[in-house]
Amino acid sequence: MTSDPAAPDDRLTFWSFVDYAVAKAGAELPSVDAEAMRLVLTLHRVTSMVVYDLESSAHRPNGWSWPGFRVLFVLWLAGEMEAKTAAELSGLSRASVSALLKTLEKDGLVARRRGEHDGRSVLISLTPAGRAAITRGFSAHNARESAWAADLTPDERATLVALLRKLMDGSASADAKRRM
Amino acid sequence: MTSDPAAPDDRLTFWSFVDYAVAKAGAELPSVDAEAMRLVLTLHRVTSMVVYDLESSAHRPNGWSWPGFRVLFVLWLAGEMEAKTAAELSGLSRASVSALLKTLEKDGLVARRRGEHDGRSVLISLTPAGRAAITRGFSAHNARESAWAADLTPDERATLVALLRKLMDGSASADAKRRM
DNA sequence: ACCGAATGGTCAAAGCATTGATTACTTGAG
DNA sequence: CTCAAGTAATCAATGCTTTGACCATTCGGT
Repeated sequence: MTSDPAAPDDRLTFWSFVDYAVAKAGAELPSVDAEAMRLVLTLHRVTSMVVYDLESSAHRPNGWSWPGFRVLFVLWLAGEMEAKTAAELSGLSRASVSALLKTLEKDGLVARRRGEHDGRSVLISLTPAGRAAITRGFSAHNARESAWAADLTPDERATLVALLRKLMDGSASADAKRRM
Repeated sequence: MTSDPAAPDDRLTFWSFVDYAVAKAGAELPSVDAEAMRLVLTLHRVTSMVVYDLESSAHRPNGWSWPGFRVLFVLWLAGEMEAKTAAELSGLSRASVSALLKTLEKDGLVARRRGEHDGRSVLISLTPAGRAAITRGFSAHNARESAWAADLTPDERATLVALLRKLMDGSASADAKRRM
């Protein structure tokens, strides 16, 4: 009506909303860091699209969740480890891993055993069935990853990865709240 | 044991695992698209760190969830809309929005009313309390966003956003499974 | 050697995600 | 006009995530 940066129009979509929001928020609150907002909004939207696609095209059809896949994935690549380590590597909380292991163990994909050196710890590892499952599952997963990555040139992929790493190596990352 | 690209070493962390995983998966399965794997792994890890930080430093202390914030956010910027539109703009499923609205309405932040033109639809909008809440909450949110973005130069930020947009405009995105 | 502090894992409560079914209401073809 | 098909919202069931509490075990300073 008065001074909308752009009328809502009914034309807004998941993506065009980013531009609209950056302009409108700047108009509502002059102190907004608009470019930071655009960056985080875009980052989050792209990632949730990729994750949703991978989860629904590669994981759910096989009866797994993305977090379950992550646990199997780290066990597949790094071998037997403490539950604590699996949580750290997969980016989940210890409680989530503990809950997840109940399902994975019930399905016969993962084996738990008591740690020998440290009586508190639980060592987890893939069963043969788990190894077969992750091998098949990862192929489907990687095929979709490949399709996403193919839309960028090799240089662009390298640049994107470098910028993302810079983001996580920065000071904000150092101050950030982390799991645990 | 035999030909590990790098021994697990106990030195693996959330981040160093990316390099390790790319090398190891390539050794296990020759057909792997390693660069695609690195891209998706990095993208997901950065995003989950940012989201976790924003959620735990800006939202949870105020008693909200990140998804609740997203709904208030789109209502704040685009005004009253159908629940269906709020789902589309916030990137949630209609069922999730419906569930979320129960909480937001109970807390007096959002008002529901029946659509006039379409008797099936529900129109949702911010209450004055909701407007006050999102204004305060967004400031805290944007302050953290700003801290993250400050680790990149303006050029780097522009490049990063451009590459992310290219990713979502690509053909993989077009083929991707989407919500609804 | 001991006892307090720290650590690893699990559980409980609460919240949000998903898919699939159900209930309204609207639309459009015949 | 009518009835089938489509659409909006909600509900139900299930699963994952979070925090915070708790237990068992280990570590470390005195």
